[in-house]
Formats: sequence, structure tokens, C-alpha cells
Amino acid sequence: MKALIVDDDLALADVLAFTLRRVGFQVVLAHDGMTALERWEADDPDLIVLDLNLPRLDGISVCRRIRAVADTPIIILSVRGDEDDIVQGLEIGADDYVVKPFSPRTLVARAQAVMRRTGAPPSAGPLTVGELELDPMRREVRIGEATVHLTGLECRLLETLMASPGQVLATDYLLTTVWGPAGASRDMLKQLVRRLRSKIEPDSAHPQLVTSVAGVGYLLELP
Amino acid sequence: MKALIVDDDLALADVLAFTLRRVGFQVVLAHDGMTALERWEADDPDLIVLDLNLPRLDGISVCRRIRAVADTPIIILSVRGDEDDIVQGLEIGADDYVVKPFSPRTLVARAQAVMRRTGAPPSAGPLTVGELELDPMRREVRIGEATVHLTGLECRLLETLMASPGQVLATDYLLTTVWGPAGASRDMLKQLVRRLRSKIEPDSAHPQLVTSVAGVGYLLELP
DNA sequence: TGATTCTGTCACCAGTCTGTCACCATTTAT
DNA sequence: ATAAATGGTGACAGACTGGTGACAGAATCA
Repeated sequence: MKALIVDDDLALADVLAFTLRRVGFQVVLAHDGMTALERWEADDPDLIVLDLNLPRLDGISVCRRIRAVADTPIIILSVRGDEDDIVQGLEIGADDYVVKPFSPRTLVARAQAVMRRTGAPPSAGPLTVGELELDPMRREVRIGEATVHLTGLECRLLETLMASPGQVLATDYLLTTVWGPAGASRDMLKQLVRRLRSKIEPDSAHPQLVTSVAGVGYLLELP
Repeated sequence: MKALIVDDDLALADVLAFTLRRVGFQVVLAHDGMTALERWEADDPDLIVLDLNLPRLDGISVCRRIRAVADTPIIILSVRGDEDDIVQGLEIGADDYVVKPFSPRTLVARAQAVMRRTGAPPSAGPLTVGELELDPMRREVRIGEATVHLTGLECRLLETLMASPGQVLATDYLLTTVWGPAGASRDMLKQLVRRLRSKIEPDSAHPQLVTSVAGVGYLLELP
């Protein structure tokens, strides 16, 4: 899922980006109203987090223009005291609002609530690489004729590997992507790789799908 | 479905309540603007029928406050001649209006039209998936030849599952959709799933219709 | 008003998942 | 040559999850 964050406060925008990335969003940034519209057009985000006080084109106008042609969920950010802005934003079509200052947890909760309320549940589409077909919502991977059930972390690892088939993904990258920035240990990744291999490799003692690159990381072999 | 009726005329409020109960609504009453807001918060109604001339807080303000944070369908009641009020109410976000005096039939028609227009849960038509045919109004599901009566929550859960057959619906999504934004607990969903299964599954110990995806949620299997 | 049904809450259970530790063989660095 | 690092393997304990049962209070019905 992709989120577009629009805020002229660069530091805050970065914090917001970090927060949403942490829970799985891809994030695109814009720091003024015009760029917001451009990015919205170019990136087709699933969610827009929109500050109301912006240079070049104010947040209300951005919200109005987007809402005129799309259903993209919009959360507006406002300063305490700007209740008129909030009301106006909501009237124009924003889906929810958050008042600064707020905790990251609040934003995440609102983002997830808005995603739930305004559309189908966030169902990732299937991923196919060669004879592997992964359904992240069902946590099932089909290998030719066989269907294998994966756990949450196994599914996440395979999804990450399948997103870049043939590319070596560094250990640190996998630790962050699968477990989040709070991190994890090499031990955990080793175990997870082992578990995944035991489920999908014809012979996990001689892996053909998920292979290791010593000192670098792992990759999903191209078919 | 629950309706909140707000009118300082007690007798009229009772008539309205009776009218809507007759067509299947649960009804909550409030006789002034402040109580209306309280009841709206506490009862999370699916529809609000709102007189504009109210003590303590007028109907326009009530409408504005509710509309600022929610999509609840609102029908405003007004006296002939108060066209400015009606226009203002609609601008603020009311969905429809009824001018006193009016017949009960008119109110019902408007209520149902508003529910349909604003995308409220499709209470009208039956849902069919495979051998399951759900009538939300009767709260009955037909499974082949057998007809089973469901409770309110059971019906809501099944309706939600049937709206996206074959798709895994996340636990949080189901909690919000079935119980509303106030949320609920996983325990409640577990129990509800159990009750629904006990009513519709051939063998609820081995569910074939409503199946679980560990760590994700539940789905209605495609036929 | 009393009876019945519905719902939320708590407890218990079996099975699964995950992190952690230990051990080992191989590779890399000193 | 030796020590350190790396990747692979096994095992186990605690946490988590989904399922089940039971009961009390709330809501509904007659």
C-alpha cells in the first residue's frame, strides 16, 4: 500500500513517513500543494495524509480537487484550534483528521481505520515467480500443483524475496523488511530461512529456490 | 438498524418512533440537541431523524457536529415555510428532509431512500453465494432446502463475508464492520464465528463454509 | 412481568509460532 | 595456523491463536 504524505514541515513529513513505513506502507512525500497533486497523479496512492497549511496551493484546495475525481482516502492534519478547517475539510470529503501534535500511534490507527472503512480490506494481490504463486492474504503459496501454508513471517520473507526475484537482498534489508526497524538478529533470519526452505524446497539441504550469498544475504532464484 | 429520532414534541417523537419501529428499525429518542449528541455517541445509530427547532442546541448545530465526524444518514424535519433552514441543513450535510405535517408513509419512504442512497448496508435484496441465500431483512439464511434463523450479529457477519466470497477478511476489518467503529474484541468475534458456524455448517468442528486463516481472519469459501 | 434469547466475558485447552541457545562445518580475517 | 565470522541444523520454552464451554446480565418477546 502506498501513502502520499503532504506537509511543508520537512522534519514532520519525515517522521510521518517513517511511521507509516513502519507499518508496511510505501511512502511518497510532497511539501506543497502543487507537488501533492502531481505526486497523487503520478503515484496513485492508496492513502493521502494531508496538512492543511501548505505553500503554493492550500490543503483544502488539494483535498477538493482530489475528491472531485477520486475516492482516495484522505486524512487531514491540522493544528489545534483550526476547527473550521477540519470541518471544511471533512465537508469537502476528507475521511478523517488528526490534530497536531499527535503520537505516531494515533496516525497509524487512523490510517488503518480509514483504510478499513473506505474500501475493501487491504488485500495484496498474488505474486507469481516461475512455479511459485503466493497469496499473501491466505498465506498460501502454490508450487506447481502443491499448496503450502505459511506462517506470518514466512509469508513476509517469501513476499519480500519474490518482489525482487534474482536479486540478492542483503541480510540487514531482510531483517528490517520482515521484522521492522526495531530489528532482529541474524539468528532469527537464519531460522526463518530454514523454516521457509523446509516448506518450499524440494530438498532443503540443497536449496534451489531460496539460495544464500555468503556475506551478503539471500535471493529467490529466477526460474 | 437503529434510528435516532430527535424532536422536542414528545407526542410527535413517539409517533415517529412507532412508524420506524413498524418497518424494522430500532429507535432511540432524544428531545433536545444535547441529548441527541449524547445518544448519537452512545448508540451509534444508522439513521438520524432530526427536528431543527430544538432546546439546548438547535438542529442545525447538531447536524453540523455529527456531519463533521460521521457519515450517518440524516433526515431533517422542518415546518412548512422554513426553507432557509432546510437549505442550510442540506448544505451542512443532511441527506434529505421532510416537511411537517407529513404522513408516516412519507417518512418511511424517505428513510429507506436515504439508507439506499448513502450506501448503508444493503438491507433490501437477498445475497446468494452458492447454496447460501441470505435475507437480511428476515435474518434468515437458506442453505439448500433448510432455512435457518440468525441473530442480528450473526446476520451481519454472514452478510459481510458473503459480500466478498473467497476473500480473506482481516479480523480488524470484521470487528469494525460488524460492531462498528467503537470496535470489539477478538473474543467476541471468535464467539460469533462459533455461533454462526453452529447454525450453518454441516459439521462446525470441520468448517467448510466459514473458514479461518490463522493470524489473518476468516473467509466464506467459494462454492 | 416473566420467560426466552442474545451477547459479552472468562476460563480452559491443544496446536502452532517464534525467539533463543547450542552445536557444527565452512569460510574469512588476522 | 589460529581465531572469528558465517550459514546451517536441532531442540525447547514461552507466547500466541483459534476453538470450546459455561454463565450472567442485557435485551427482546409474549
